[in-house]
Amino acid sequence: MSENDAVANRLDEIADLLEAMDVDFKPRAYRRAADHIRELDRPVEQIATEGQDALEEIEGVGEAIAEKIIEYLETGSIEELEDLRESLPVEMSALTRVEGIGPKRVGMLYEALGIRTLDELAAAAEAGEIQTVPGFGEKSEQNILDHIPFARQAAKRHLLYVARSLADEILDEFAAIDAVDRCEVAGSIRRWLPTIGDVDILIATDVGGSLTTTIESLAFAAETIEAGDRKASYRTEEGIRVDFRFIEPSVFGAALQYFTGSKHHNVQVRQRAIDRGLKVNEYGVFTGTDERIAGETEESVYEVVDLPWMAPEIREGRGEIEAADAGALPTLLESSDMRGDLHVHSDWSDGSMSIADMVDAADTLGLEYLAITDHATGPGVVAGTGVEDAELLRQREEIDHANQSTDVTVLHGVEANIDAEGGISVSDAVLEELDIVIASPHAALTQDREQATERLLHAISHPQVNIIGHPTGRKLGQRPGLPIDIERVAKAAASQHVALEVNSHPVRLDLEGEAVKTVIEHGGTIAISTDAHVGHELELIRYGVHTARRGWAEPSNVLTAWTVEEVRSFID
DNA sequence: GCCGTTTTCGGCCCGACTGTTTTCAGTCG
Repeated sequence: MSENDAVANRLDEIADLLEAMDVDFKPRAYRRAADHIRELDRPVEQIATEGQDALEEIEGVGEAIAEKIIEYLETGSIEELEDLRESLPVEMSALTRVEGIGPKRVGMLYEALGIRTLDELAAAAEAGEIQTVPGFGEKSEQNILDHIPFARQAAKRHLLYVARSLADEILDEFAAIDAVDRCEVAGSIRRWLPTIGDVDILIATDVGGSLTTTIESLAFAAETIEAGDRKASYRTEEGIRVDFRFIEPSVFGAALQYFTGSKHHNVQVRQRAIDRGLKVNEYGVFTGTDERIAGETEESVYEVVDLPWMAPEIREGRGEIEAADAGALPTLLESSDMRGDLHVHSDWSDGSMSIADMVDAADTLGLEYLAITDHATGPGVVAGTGVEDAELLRQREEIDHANQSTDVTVLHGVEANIDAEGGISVSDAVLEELDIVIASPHAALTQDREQATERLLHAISHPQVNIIGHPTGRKLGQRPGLPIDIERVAKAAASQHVALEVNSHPVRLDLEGEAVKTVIEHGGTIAISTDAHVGHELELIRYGVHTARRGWAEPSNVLTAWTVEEVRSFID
């Protein structure tokens, strides 16, 4: 967890505790500050070194909160938070993770029954004590019993891949229902975030909540959380929450725009509407006299605030509105622009298919070129799976053979390892013989920012290296990866004609979108590849494409969208 | 506690759903 998250979590806890004590408005201020700190693009401790004034420049942070941030950074705790914890000694974040329990009810349960932990909450519910507390009843008690198991398995985010697959299945089911006009996924899935909290589905229909009986009969809806006329929520067997909105077809665009987000983007769009005397909500765009002037399509919503429609991937409040005003929105990369894959494994290392079968799979997908880049031996590569230097030279024959029987241009490469100091695990003499060289970090992934950055800079400076593979080595939900200074890495890579990879594997998505944007701003080149270990994984490229789109990538920024001749001239 | 081209004081997003309320509070997104 970054220091920003640590600070934000403490401010959120102050907010929750104050809210439990019935304090008005302050909680909102602390939450707002926490949100903005969580989304800062640099470490809050770095800002703090510039003084308290610099902290107060952060949106939502004033004198009092700035002082608390400094107190936390200097002493590791905040006195006011400690005092609040003393007067309400509850495990706030654990308890509020229970669906239907918020800070106020935590306060009520502590006052009435002295409940401090999930275990005590469970015990009280089992003993039938909850329903004796004013404001609670039998149903609240049963609800608590039902939801404690989910609260115990920490607030878990799901991989985009898992969520999108589920969403696609649900969309298929709804496409077959007569009363459904249109059905779209919204929220963070539509923006292609690497991980998502829940699945948001919008349904255009005139029959509203009567669809809930149909939904309840579908296999994914293991549990009904709520079911109303305008919205309904369910949980799958795997614990993924799926939220539905039932929308009148005539305002579907407004709802789609509203529920796609992000929050920051929508705040900016709403502000533009206010500046023009208009109001935007999920039901449309309205004039001062409440006349609806837009909403059937997303385009119509943007049009009345003088903006072009923009792709969901860039709706993050990272300058897209300003770019639109300046006429400088990117012409984003499309999946159909992709021509090749430059990071693929075979059974020479830890892949499960022969080179010929991987080439066949690439041919079927219409790829123009494919680089076979098996693992070299080295730190972080499972013993016995990496290819030794001599073996690598022998692999050439099989590559040449594959090239004779296909339209796909097969390049001979390697995925070498970057050791902790930035050295490359394959000898220069062997690298010379290859068409293309990827160098990736596989071990020593807990270095600090300086070490990690120097390490990559050293690897980039190696004359034979063409691509840095999964530059941070992160694995979603498993490890955060190297905390590199992406600006320095991007500058060095751009000046030395080394591409930085967007690894499309759903567990990696590395580099991620924001980093891609930095690379492109510094004139760098991105290589979107799959890291496929079996033929069907070549189809995962779309996750890399959409991740790159989150970084405003155009075809000209993406090595694997170029022709093979252009690629050869880049790597020469 | 924060913030300001309506304001340095007086506001703070809001709509939907559920449950326990007999008119609304708490939670959620």
